[in-house]
Amino acid sequence: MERIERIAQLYPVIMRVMGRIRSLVHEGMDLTYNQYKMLLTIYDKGSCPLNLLARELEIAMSSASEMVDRLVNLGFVYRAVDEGNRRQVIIYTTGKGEELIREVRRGIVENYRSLLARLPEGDQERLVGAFETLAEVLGKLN
Amino acid sequence: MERIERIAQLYPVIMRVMGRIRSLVHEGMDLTYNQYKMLLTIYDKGSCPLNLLARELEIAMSSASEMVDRLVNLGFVYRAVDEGNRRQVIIYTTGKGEELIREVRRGIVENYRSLLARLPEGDQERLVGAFETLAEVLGKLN
DNA sequence: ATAAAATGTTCGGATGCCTAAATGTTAGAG
DNA sequence: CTCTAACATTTAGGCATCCGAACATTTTAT
Repeated sequence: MERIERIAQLYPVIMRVMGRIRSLVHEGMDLTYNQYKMLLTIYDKGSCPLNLLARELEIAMSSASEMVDRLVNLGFVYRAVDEGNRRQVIIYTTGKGEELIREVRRGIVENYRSLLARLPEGDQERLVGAFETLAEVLGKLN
Repeated sequence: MERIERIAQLYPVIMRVMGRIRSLVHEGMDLTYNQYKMLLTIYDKGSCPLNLLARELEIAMSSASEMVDRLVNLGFVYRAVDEGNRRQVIIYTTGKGEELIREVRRGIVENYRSLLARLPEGDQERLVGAFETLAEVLGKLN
């Protein structure tokens, strides 16, 4: 099997198992995976203008705006006009949102822990190594 | 950084680059990624009962049925009742569907080729290795 | 013969994603 | 200083995907 074909063959396999991991790890959380990513992005910066949010999450502005709508309705973030540039909207987490994100993050790490406990030590190491390699190599493709 | 936390940290990074690869590689194809997976599953077997399709793609029967609707409308597959078990519906590819899947598959491999050409030989090897490791290790988690 | 299980479809509701059009704001060219 | 172009966002319309619940049909088991 030629290398490229092997990659084309393995790609969907990886995606499937990675997807399964995601659903296991995020099971029972009060946020979808995408909502989690967005809330975490805002939380890590304290606040984030919408356009930057869209850029970091690699989605259209309109999509970002919709997702913010949902997070606002859930009471986890709020919008405020940037008084220094009134075109811009800045998203802030609410106290409720901050509590949630900490709780969810703890839960996710716990879920990873119990999931990976099923693997022998050596496999866990190989997994980290493979993740590091992928992050490095695929990162070069931008 | 503890190992589990490192994995929790790397996971979304990997997913992001993998997602970008998917959109690059499937760019301009006449099928969405999910439609491609479904059509390929049917094509590889020649035909496939709907319930098996849902199981292999890990989606609800109702979702599978909808996706089949769309592929039927596109003229790539058709349904037929299994005369041996009249509850069961079997999905078959049409000639048009078979032509398409071969063409798309060739296109995808070509796109992988030109994408990965940007990586030095050594990185391509490391990529394959990381993929193999992930497929093996994560496969153990079922 | 009847109840239970298996198989599919349809419906209502969400999320997520996009493009295009409409709105308001700011910066820059004259 | 004014007018236009660029910027930032929102809204509307549309599509793919997903799910659970309700319903219908067929098969299997009691």
